[in-house]
Parts: sequence; C-alpha cells; structure tokens
Amino acid sequence: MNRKKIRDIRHEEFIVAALEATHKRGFHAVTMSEIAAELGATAASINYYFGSKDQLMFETMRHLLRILGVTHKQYLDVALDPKDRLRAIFDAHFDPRFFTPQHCSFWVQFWSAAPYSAHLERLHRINQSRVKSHFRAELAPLVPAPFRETMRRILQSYLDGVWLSVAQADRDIAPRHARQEARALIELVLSAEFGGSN
Amino acid sequence: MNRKKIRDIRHEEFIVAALEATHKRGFHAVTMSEIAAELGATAASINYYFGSKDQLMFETMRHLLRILGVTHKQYLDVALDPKDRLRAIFDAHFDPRFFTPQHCSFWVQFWSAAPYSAHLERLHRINQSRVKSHFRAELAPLVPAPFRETMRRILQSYLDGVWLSVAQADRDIAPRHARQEARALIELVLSAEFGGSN
DNA sequence: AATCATTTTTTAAATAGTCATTTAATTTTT
DNA sequence: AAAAATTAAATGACTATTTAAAAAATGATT
Repeated sequence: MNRKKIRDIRHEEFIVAALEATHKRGFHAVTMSEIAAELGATAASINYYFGSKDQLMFETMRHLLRILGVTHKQYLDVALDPKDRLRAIFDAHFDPRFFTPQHCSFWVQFWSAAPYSAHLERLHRINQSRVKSHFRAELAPLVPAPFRETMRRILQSYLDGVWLSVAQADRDIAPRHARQEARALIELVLSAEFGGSN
Repeated sequence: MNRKKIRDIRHEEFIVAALEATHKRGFHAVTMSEIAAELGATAASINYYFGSKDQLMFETMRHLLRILGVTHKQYLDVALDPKDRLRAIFDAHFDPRFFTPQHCSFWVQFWSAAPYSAHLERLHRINQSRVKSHFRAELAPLVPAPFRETMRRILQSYLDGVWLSVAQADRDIAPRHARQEARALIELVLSAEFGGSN
C-alpha cells in the first residue's frame, strides 16, 4: 500500500519543483541539480523517477493538462446556460490554482520547446484539439455558423495571449480580473452584428 | 565606402540565417555552426561580428523590431481616419514581410528567453510600451475612457496569441486572412455597448 | 519484537558529449 | 604592405546521464 505511494509522492514533488525552478531560471537554463535542490534532493533521483529532463517536462505538462481538465469539468458542472458553459473555459484557464506566474512561465517554456520535440508536440496538439472542440461546442448555440470559427479563433488566441503576458511579467493579473476581462470579451463576441440574442 | 558595407552585409545575412535556423531547430538547440552553415560560413565569424550567441539573438530581435516600426509607420501614413490608424497596428504585425512562420517562431523563442536576460527583457519592455502607447492613442478617439484599457488589453493579447499559434504551426494563416480576422475583432470592439459610433 | 535478507530509494562520483568561445594563423580586400 | 575578414583547431565549461555503492524501508521468519 505504501510501495506505490512514495513513487507518486516524488512524482508530484518533482513536478512542483520543476515548475518553480523553471519559473526562476527557464527550463533549458535550469539544471537538473537546481530542480532537485528545490527539494533538497539530488539530480540523479529525478532521472530515477523520470528517466530524463525531457520526460520531466513532458510529465509536468501532462500534470498541468490534467488539472486544467478537472477544473474545467468542475465549472461545467455548475454552468446553467450556454453562456455559462462558454465562460467555464475561461474560468478554468483563469482559476487561481492555475493562473499563476509559475504555470504561465512553464507554459511559455513548453510552447517554445514543443515544435521541436515530437513527444511534446503531440501533447500540445491533443490539448489544442480538446480546447478547440470545447469552444466549438459552446459557441454553437450562441453564434451563427458563418461567424463561429472566427469568433473561436479570436477567443482562443486571446486566451493564449493572456498567459503569455503573465509569463512576461508585464501584467500581474489577479485571476478575478482576468475573468472579468474575459467576460467583457465574451459579451462583445455575443453581442455582435449577426443579430444574435444575448 | 566599402569598409562599412561588408560589416552591414554580414550583419544582415547572419540575422536572416539566425531566423531561418532558429525556426528549424529552436534557438537554444541550434548551434552556432548550424546558423553559420546556413550561409556556408563558420561559427567563429558570427562571434567576430556579434560577440556571442546571446548578442546575436538580441540583434536579431532589434532587427525585427526595426522592421515592425518601419512597416507600422508606412501604414499609418496612408491611414485616413482613426479606425484606419487602429487597423495599421494589426496590418503591420500581419504584413506579409513580417507575418511568417520564421518570424513568429523567433518571437516565441524570444518570449521564452526574455524573462531570464536583463538585456532581452529590456528590449521586450521597450517594444511592449511602444505598442501599448500606440494602442492607447488610436483607441482614444474610438472608445470611451472607462473601457479603453480593457479593449486595449484584449487587442494586444489577441495579437500575441495569433503569433503564438503561427509558431505552433497549428495555424497556417495567410496574412490576408489574419488581417480580416483582426478587422472583425476591431469591429466587435468598436460596436460595443458603450454607445460609440462606428 | 527482533533479526536479517530483499527491495526500493538515494546519493556521490565518474562519464561522456556537447558547444560557445578563443586563438593563432591564413586568406582576402584595400 | 597593412587591415579586415575568415577559418581550423584548441580550449574550457558545463551538465545530463550513468554507475556503483550506501542508506532506508519492507516484510517475512523466528
């Protein structure tokens, strides 16, 4: 009963350490030893658990995606109407557990690495598709088909852009504020010319 | 008359090589030799002209910012009304000379490196301020003050998000199309509830 | 409870490869 | 001939990963 536990504990601990250390120094600049030092551990044990630095990034991102998925589901469960369901996507991305400088920094590091690693790229593609299809589904009852894809891309680009700016530290945004702004954008999108009801 | 020229020619050549090589392999993964090989030259000569790999990134980004500035000015010069001036920002960012996978990739590599280098961060801050104040100025006659900052941030985040998605190669966007979409967003922003005229 | 063999976890040290940068010489240009 | 540009080769760090041994936990057997 404990044999598996320690493995899982370390797994999570090192992922948190990776997030923190990456935020401080950037993923490629940070050394395995520095990441380990975050826990008073040693570089070798990261390899013991993860196999390599690249795998550590991979697993860390999978961890973030898992949290994002769970959080999104939580918001969906309490959504009452289509507009709420659309908001749920933003609420998840801007959830206080998620919307932190550490996470956003890591995301940017991931973005810069993904195009050059089949492994990471796959992860990115999977997530991108997931978000895309969620947006499509939620926009369907709200925006007429001819405008839908444009609106989706606007919302999705905006979402990524906000994370980017947090990682750049040129915006220290409270989750609450990010959500407000997202809602303003949603209102904008839904009140558009195409004669939709809000 | 030629003594300065060769220095300038190499400067530009290596910057183009850096853009191309970075796009293919990522800035940190790509080696000085690979960048030089892009021109049939040798790593040492990059150092001869630039001093270091980091400086090469710095100069390359300065080069991109210069182009962006010039291009923006060109569009401003033919803008007829406030809305045109707002569009000019997007038109510059989405100009065919600028809006290429190579450039967007480099930009993402820069974003991931900037927070960890005082040099690069300064460059980033300067550009960010420049764009910010342009947006503010152009939005001033179009959007009432209480909404202006929100709208600006929406537009700016969107802009970055689009570049990001191009670098991620999950969108192969023609400049023309990017502009269309930007215009749709501008219309949205200007037709908002606050009772503005379009 | 205590012992001890076994497995799991952790580490210090060695390894090995990579690469930016420097140097000293060569080629090219002026 | 002098200066500028270019290169091949050497240098020097750095760091992910491996290895082999030590430490800790586990669990069966007394």
